[in-house]
Amino acid sequence: MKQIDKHPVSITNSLTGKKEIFKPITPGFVSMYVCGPTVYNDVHLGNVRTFLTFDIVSRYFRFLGYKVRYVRNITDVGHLENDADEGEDKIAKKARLEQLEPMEIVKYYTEGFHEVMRQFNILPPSIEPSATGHIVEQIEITKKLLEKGLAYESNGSVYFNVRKYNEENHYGILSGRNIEELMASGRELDNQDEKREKIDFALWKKASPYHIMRWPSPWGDGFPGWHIECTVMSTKYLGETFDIHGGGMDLKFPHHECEIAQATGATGKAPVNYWLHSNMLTVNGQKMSKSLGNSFLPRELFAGTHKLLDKGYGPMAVRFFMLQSHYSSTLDFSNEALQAAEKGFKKLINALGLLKRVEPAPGAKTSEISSEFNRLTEECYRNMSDDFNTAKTLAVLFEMASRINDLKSGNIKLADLDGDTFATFKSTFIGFVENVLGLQEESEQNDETLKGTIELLIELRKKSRTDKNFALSDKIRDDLKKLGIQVKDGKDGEMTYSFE
RNA sequence: GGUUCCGUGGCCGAGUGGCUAGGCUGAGCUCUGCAAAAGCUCCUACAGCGGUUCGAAUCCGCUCGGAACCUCCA
Repeated sequence: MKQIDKHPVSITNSLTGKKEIFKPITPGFVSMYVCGPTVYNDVHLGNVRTFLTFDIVSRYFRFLGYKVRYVRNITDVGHLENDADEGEDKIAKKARLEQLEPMEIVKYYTEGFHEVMRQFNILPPSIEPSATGHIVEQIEITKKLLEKGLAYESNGSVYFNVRKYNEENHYGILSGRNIEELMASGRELDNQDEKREKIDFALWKKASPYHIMRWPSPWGDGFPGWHIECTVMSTKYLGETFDIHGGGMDLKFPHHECEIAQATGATGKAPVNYWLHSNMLTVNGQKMSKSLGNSFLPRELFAGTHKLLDKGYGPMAVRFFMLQSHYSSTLDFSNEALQAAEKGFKKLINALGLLKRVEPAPGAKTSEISSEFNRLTEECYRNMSDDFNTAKTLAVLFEMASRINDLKSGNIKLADLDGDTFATFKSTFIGFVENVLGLQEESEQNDETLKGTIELLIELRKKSRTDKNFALSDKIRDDLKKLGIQVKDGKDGEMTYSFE
């Protein structure tokens, strides 16, 4: 039986609030859309957590054997300073402040974003469309919504008519709101005379004469609203209804609510079967966000230059840290927690290195120890299939790491293990650590000259130890340690080393 | 004010009715020339109060505390 059938994935669907068994629209295929960054600024660690969450989702589906089409957009126009549909476009504002072309801003921060993704070993999506590349489609869907009477033009801008939509549908289905409440509780904002109601949102905005990001449209020069880009890009590449839509919890309302309304209004179909929302990264219990000024930039973290940090942490240790909690819980970011994660990560990676050097061999057919190994293998799948529970999966991987260390120290004999059991155990452990969780050794040193030099020093150290010249052997070990190379003595006189 | 969520051992963090996750830290021991790594042992928790139940961290109610969304934010 294939893993894909053996381990049905359950997902907590934000739309229903329940854990549901995932049933793809097309068997064996997963279509997934995730809201990407607005590229007007550096991505911070909170952003990274969200993209990591969906990296895990796509990796696990692929690992199970699904073919995944993963679309994650780049927002390079239309994201306004506030949702009153007033204020400036974020990209345009940054361009004005830095006296650059908007596309220069977009390119700079898009590349920065990609670099951060690469550092954290977050795989690129299958398609990464940009909002400015889909202006035509955004105009088309706006026209369609106007034709259906679900939108209205006002002074060169077009707004979605939420009240009209709500007559046949439920605006608020995702976030658990109703429009009366929203009308009663929302804040009063100035200059909203273009909109009929304050809950209406822009599909198209008229560009003022000095606005630099502008495209011609049936309603005059302007630019698209923020929500419409995601509707256009998701449905264009994944179909009118697709499997999974993901994003940060803070996008649930209004962004995702508006997406549902636009798409449903335009096609008459619900666009998404499963909504997934990843929770926030917090600092001292408060959401990490640009506007609160408590965000950490990846480079501050790596270099340890942030004032809340004692030292720098590698991207893999941080990745491990984030995977220790479930994506649906908030995760608090602190120096102590990172330190603990770094140590745990090293322990896991150490076991990975040991396991890679153990070759499967035919052993006892059945044994108690074999069934334990089989159980651990199964648990990996069971926990990941349970709503991508990376925290539980890591717990199992640590149990497996203990067994690997037992093999190394001889507490467990390979001969007592069924050969197939061990082979499966080995490929599962490696697969889950490297492919599913995307964890790898922090710094891969590929410099052959360096490696050769270390080997030579280790040879000399072996010699000095057999000569009982411990002063010299200790010097070699201590000085290498200072350079970030740790030498470990094995029982049989064999020495191993690792980069810290 | 409205909607939703959370409160777990020294710290982080899983866990939705019985089977006392895991990581880090601390103490002791084993191994080691000394280390490191690893192994073993110890510290056993569910904010408070009440209820349902044979049985609750887990369900229900109340109280206290915290957070997110309702403005841009992943």
